[in-house]
Amino acid sequence: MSDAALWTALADPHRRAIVALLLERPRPVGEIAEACGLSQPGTSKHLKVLREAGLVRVRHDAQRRVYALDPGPIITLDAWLAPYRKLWNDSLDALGRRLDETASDPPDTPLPKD
Amino acid sequence: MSDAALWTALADPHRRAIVALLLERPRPVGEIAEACGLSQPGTSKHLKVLREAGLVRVRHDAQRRVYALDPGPIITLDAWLAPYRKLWNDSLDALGRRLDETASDPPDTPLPKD
DNA sequence: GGCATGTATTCCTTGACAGGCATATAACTG
DNA sequence: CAGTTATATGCCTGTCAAGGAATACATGCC
Repeated sequence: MSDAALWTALADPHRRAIVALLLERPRPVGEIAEACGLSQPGTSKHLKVLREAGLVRVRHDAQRRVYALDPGPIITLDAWLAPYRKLWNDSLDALGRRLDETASDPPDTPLPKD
Repeated sequence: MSDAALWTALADPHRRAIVALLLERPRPVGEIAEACGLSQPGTSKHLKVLREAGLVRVRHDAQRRVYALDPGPIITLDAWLAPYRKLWNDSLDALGRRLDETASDPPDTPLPKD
């Protein structure tokens, strides 16, 4: 349920952009709208979806509504991801754990296919 | 390939169910269809989306197509999530971190039991 | 009170899927 | 070869969500 709402909320690129914006700092609606190139009503609608998914929360500041990230759902996503993280750890092992970061001196590189 | 395809693919609950199934072990289409209560054509279409998002890969076994998870996109998701993970770590700190766990990732902290 | 600012909500239209069905393709069996 | 199993694809339809425009709501200021 809330899990589904979370995925649905993050499925939209504009909403991911909003979330990324709010990662830097809380912002009022107008600022988000301009930064994302969205209309004000459109921004409000996206924010509503994010709010109902629990991803953001609002602080009333006079007429302004300042939105900020709520870290809660991030934990949910992280938990969902955990089993798969284990998967790619195994996978790295199986391939010789020589991905494109930090590794630079394997004696012989067996050239994984594809 | 795109980030968007990945999120779109995971936005569907049936596809998340398929991914969860494939986490246990690779499976042929028919088995996935039955396990998820989906029709065979529907399952094939979902698998196509997952394939194009890079989340699964196919192994041809006679007439069977055995699908397996591809760990690549998981890394992408994990990278996307990383900044937010930092956010909720900060959040826990701010609260006095007397919650459950705030494990960072030294060489051996393999996610106790999720 | 009236007006300006900032945000939310409603209505409408359009486009993107998901699901069901029939059918096409591929590979094994005899 | 024909028949059978396993999967993919094409078409159709209903549903749902995103975007735009106009408007309602809320708050501060004079």
